[in-house]
Amino acid sequence: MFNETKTHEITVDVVILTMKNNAIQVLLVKRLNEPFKDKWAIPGGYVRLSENLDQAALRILKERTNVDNIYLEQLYTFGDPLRHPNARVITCAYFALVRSEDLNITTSPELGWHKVSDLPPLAFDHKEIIEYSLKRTRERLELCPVAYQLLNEKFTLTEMQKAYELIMNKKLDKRNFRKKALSTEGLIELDEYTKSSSKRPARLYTFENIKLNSKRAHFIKKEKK
Amino acid sequence: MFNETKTHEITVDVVILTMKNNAIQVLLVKRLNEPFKDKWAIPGGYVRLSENLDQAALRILKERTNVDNIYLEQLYTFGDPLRHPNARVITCAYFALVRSEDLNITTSPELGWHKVSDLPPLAFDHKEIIEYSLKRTRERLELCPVAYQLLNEKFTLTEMQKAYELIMNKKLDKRNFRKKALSTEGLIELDEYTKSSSKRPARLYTFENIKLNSKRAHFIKKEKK
DNA sequence: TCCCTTGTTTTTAATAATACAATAAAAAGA
DNA sequence: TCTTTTTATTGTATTATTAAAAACAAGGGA
Repeated sequence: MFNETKTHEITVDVVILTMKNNAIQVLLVKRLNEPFKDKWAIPGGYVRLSENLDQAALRILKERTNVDNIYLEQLYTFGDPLRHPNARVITCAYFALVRSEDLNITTSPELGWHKVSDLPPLAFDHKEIIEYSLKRTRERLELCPVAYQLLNEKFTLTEMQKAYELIMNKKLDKRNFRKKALSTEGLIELDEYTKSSSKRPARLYTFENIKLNSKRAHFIKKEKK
Repeated sequence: MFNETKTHEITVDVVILTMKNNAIQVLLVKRLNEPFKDKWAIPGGYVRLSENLDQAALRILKERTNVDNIYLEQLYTFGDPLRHPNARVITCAYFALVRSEDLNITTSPELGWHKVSDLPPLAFDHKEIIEYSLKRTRERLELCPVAYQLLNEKFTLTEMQKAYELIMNKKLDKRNFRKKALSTEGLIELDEYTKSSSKRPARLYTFENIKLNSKRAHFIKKEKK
């Protein structure tokens, strides 16, 4: 049995999500070689012998986006024998939520952001992995205000609501949202306002460092039966 | 970089939980060889090249318990470089919930059930894996009545409540539990009763096949702030 | 027959979630 | 300066959910 398993390879792939241009977007790289040449893929790499899986995911994230100290969570391990046409590659998928203002990426024809609602042709089972990361993000959002990981450090409640609506893919009631948002542990009201053009300024808020997953967020109304 | 990864090995380990003797118990095997000789471990094995991870977990479960058609879910992938002292072994952990009446195991000094509240010395990081499987089971239980996977086909509401109390590790109010349990989708009231000694017989219930994870179960009261 | 144990049902109060619309603040243009 | 435009901000009535609690029922054994 041991011999039969010798040729497994293990990689870590990271779904990197951010909010840009009023949409949830995912960072993709274009494959330059076969298999799946010219298709898009989520960033990934082999796990080094000296690092654990979290460290591998952080390394890949750092290599690609130059950010750290962000929300990163193991998603699922995909191991279908046919997911890679030429080899037996098992991938441990992670997903990350990053602030667009923290990003320091020079995009190119081979590296760029794509709206999750309009994905290009993807390599391997990466479509499935991205969809699963969105499902998990929705689940997390029902338990804790993890969406603030997508917002800039200072944000308005309208921006926060927009993030929720994009992730949950439904409209929320403005008054109820604000009421519940304001009761969220860790939300801090600032004495600053947006200064934009031709409209009423909005108060800015920020989050203190809170334990994620610590509290149920009440932003999303339950489905009607 | 490829060379550095060649010697990874990948296994699947399965935390098999059941309810026996008024306790949640886990199936463990005693290790006969080093490393961790004479310590206990959760059942596992290498992933074969021809099977995916779910199939590997099902195979291991079937080999050990001779049951199939049970609740099985991928738990987490553990890949610390030091989790195995002699090799770089990454394990994809699963957990399973089985009915004690379905079990067909001949226990021995090397294979047996252990209460999760009183575990023997464990090999590798298996203590962490078992604890994580209990945490996940609790999370699942808050979303769907997955506990019926631990109950026999026909059960009383008191037995069902007992399962919830054991998993959640807290007492529940009998009257409220029954009210909410009876409103659960898929619960079927039978015209049969327990015939036991010296007490009032209890009505038996069963579950029709339901989509798990389809509905929030209301059995557990929220934590007080 | 009485006692003991466990199973079963109902009512009420408290809390949380939901639906819903008018007013306030700033800037631009008339 | 007045009007228009745009977005921010706020409260209440209703409904649904959850929590807490008490009395009665059924069987076995003394």
